[in-house]
Amino acid sequence: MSPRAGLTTEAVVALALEIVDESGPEALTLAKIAERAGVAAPSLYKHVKGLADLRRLIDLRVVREMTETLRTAATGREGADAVAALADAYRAYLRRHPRRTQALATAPDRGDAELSTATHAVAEVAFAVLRPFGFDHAQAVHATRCLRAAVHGFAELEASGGFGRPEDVGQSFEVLKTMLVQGITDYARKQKKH
Amino acid sequence: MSPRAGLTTEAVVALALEIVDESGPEALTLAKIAERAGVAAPSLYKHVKGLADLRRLIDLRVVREMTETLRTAATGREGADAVAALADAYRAYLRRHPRRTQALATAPDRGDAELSTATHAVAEVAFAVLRPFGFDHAQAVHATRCLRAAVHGFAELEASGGFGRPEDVGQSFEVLKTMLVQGITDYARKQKKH
DNA sequence: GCCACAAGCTATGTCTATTAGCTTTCAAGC
DNA sequence: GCTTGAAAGCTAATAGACATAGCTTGTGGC
Repeated sequence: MSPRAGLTTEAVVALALEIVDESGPEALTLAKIAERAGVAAPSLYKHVKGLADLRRLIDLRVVREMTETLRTAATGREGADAVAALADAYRAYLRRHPRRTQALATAPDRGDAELSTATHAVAEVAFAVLRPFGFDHAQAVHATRCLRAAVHGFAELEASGGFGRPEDVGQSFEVLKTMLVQGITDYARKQKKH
Repeated sequence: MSPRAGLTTEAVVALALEIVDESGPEALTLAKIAERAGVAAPSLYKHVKGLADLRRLIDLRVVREMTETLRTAATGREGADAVAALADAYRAYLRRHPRRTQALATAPDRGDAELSTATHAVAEVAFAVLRPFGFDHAQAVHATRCLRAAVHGFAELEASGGFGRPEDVGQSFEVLKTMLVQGITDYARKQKKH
């Protein structure tokens, strides 16, 4: 299939992600990847356009993994149950991979259709989960944003060690979930009155 | 006072912050700062230990500015009103300086007492604002975390352009604030029953 | 068995941070 | 007013990063 060492774009991304998981995105360097791959640094350019391109591929992969995770968590559940499951899955993913937070917070460049579609997809899962609440379109957008913002913010602060105090973080997250479910329910109820 | 060009640590940080605001934290380089300061790159080491130290000083300054902003917003208000004002101020700061998000999400190194104190201070403002709700200590911690997570998450996603859809972001934030105020109120009420 | 191309390589250029050591300027003390 | 000392600048040099150019080699298809 390919001459010499069987390196592929996928393999390069996988190695890069290893480094990110171990030491954070700022520690990612082509030299380190090359070393792990057992290859000279310029050889990587056969599989990846450059460091910027590689970072983009990492983001793409993380976003898609997150979408898949959320989709899995949401299937077979509905309403408040589904919202809670979504929140738990999002947090769990970022607890498992604390250094991937940035990949989920950086917006795609305009013109990057592939990454745009991927990020859209994660919002789409939340959107679908909120459908049974009976929002109209604009309200569903607002509610999705709130849900995503709160859960992402929590997971990010937790992942970056931002919660210094000794109080149980899991309990804090339970409170957040309750607030969200209640808030979304109330928002839906308020809507139906008019 | 000082020989030659009046450069100080403060001035270096200010120039660095300019670059961060214009082009983002990843674009920050000592070479660029030196150019703007009209100085050779190694001269910066007379005012700053190195790039890592400079980044830390930037974080410190941003965190302190945010604390001050929040404190100002909260003074003279109470309860739900104060919570909303805090949220608005947080979001407004990050709208004004969208590329400073990272400075507010990175946890200080253990052993960095100065930065730890500073980050603690921003949580402290939220903590104070929640006092009138009558939480016990642990609950106040949970509520503070929720408030901070939701508002920070929203502001970050907005700042990084994560809200792709055309629906009004301000309106989404109003929904979030309502959810938070209501959620915090409910959480306080539930507590008092026992 | 040959050939084309993909996937490696080495060499090189440019940019970065950082250290070492020199020079200059200001200002304080006599 | 001169000296002197330290702070703040400089140049030179090292090491490591990304990136490009062009060469070499192995492998799969015919």
